[in-house]
Amino acid sequence: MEKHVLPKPTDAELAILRVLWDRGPSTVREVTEALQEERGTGYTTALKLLQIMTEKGLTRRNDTQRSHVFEAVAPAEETQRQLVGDLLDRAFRGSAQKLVMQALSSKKATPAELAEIRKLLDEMEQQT
Amino acid sequence: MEKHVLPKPTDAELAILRVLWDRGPSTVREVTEALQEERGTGYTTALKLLQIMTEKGLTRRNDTQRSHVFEAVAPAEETQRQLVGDLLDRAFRGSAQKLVMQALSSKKATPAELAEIRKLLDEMEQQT
DNA sequence: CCGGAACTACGAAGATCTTCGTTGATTCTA
DNA sequence: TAGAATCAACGAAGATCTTCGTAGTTCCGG
Repeated sequence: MEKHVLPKPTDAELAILRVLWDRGPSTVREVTEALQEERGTGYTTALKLLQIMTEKGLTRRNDTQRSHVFEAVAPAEETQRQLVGDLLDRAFRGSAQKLVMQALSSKKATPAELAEIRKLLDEMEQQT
Repeated sequence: MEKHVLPKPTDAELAILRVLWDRGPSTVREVTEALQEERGTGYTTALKLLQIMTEKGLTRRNDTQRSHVFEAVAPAEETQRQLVGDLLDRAFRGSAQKLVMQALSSKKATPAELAEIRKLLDEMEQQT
């Protein structure tokens, strides 16, 4: 019952994961259509990527149907945490504060979102 | 007097930028030594990367000395903002809130840092 | 002045990433 | 049932990234 560390998804792989996170288990055709406008991804490209991702353990395949159905192995939150942690190390020397600062200044959050963040801060400060 | 958009630095390039941000303008040898332990980077590798980065506009070269001196063109904050914004789009569908959440849960910040973030939140909420 | 040390420039190898064409099999349809 | 549509598999091309070996230049010590 091991939990392997999944490799960091590449750009194109992440685009596919976004679709799978949004749509849930999907066929190659469904993924292709979702990425059609956003990236102009062709069918065989999506298929190849999904095959590679399944080899890497990023996705899982159900081939009981003629059109195989793929799904993301890790939930969005887990991969997101991995990617943020990676960026934290590579660009911020581990300072979560600086990263949060740049994130908030890079894109304005709504007042409701700011309130959410504030709530999280409260919780974290209480857990001393 | 144009301000070009700089390309997103690759992994190895970002490692070099970290050194330049920390040390300020540095020679190839200095960069190599700084990256020696962290990545085992060899001299010609660092040189080649700095040459490429200068072509791309990521770094600037002063060759008045025999040992050329390189420096980062963009300050750390600017590149950091670019990278965070990029990750925001690619992994979080633009939700700064979710990114901040994962960042804070991925690495615990100190109480002082949390206070800093809180202060930033105050400022942002006032700017309505 | 000579030989070695330190430096830049260059090219190319090897790895990874992304895309797409082709092939062959299965399913649908007229 | 024959032909068309749909699908998975595979290989390979082209791009980018990272590394390093080699060559040529400049500088310095003896």
